[in-house]
Amino acid sequence: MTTLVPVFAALGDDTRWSILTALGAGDASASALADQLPISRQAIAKHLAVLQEVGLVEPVRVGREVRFRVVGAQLGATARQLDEIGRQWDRRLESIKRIAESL
Amino acid sequence: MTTLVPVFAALGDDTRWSILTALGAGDASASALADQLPISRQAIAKHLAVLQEVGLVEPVRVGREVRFRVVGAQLGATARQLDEIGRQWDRRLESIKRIAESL
DNA sequence: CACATGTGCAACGCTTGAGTTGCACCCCAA
DNA sequence: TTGGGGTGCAACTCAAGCGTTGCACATGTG
Repeated sequence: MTTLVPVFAALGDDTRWSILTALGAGDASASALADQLPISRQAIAKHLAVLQEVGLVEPVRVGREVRFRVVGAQLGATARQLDEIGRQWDRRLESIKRIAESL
Repeated sequence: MTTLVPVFAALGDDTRWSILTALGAGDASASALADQLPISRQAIAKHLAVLQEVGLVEPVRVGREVRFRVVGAQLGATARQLDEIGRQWDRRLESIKRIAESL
């Protein structure tokens, strides 16, 4: 498993979400994304590197360009881990409640 | 619903996770947390403000101190939203597959 | 009341990250 | 083979975030 915190850090940026949603319309290269977004190609390339680092995005070579696709499974996996953590906290609250009720 | 991105930004920091896990042992004030963690009380107070801002933590006045408790439900809600987004991407891939197969 | 503990506010230094520009390289297509 | 679009690397600016220190204020407790 990829460590969780860097994934959240990657998801905690509006520009990266705009990149992810743009990629939702289909795989695209950094240059293609630069045409749709109001920032430079290099800025996008850096964001793609961050997203790739945490497994949210995957490079696909097509001819001389590098297109990127969203890895939906990684989103799901992260969601499950986060949900599990939430459940642990709920269980902890349950324990506290049981203790309180037994007084 | 609180907007999603700031929640991820809040969760994308190791120090804040150490605060959250410390709070897992029970509600605590910024001063109490400062005894367990290697950073100053004010730094912790800022982190708690960030966490409270996105609803991950809740203040509880106890006498003259302000203790904080983790809102597990917010973690669960965020997880569900993230999972839903992941499913949308999967569905999109499904659509692409169906198109490809119909050629 | 007086003291001490907990909190809040403000200013500062430092690091990190986002975004930019410029340039070099690679590789497909005409 | 040559030109142009795509990519990668490097250096720079600028803003934001983390953490610190110092001080003022409040509020229980002795």
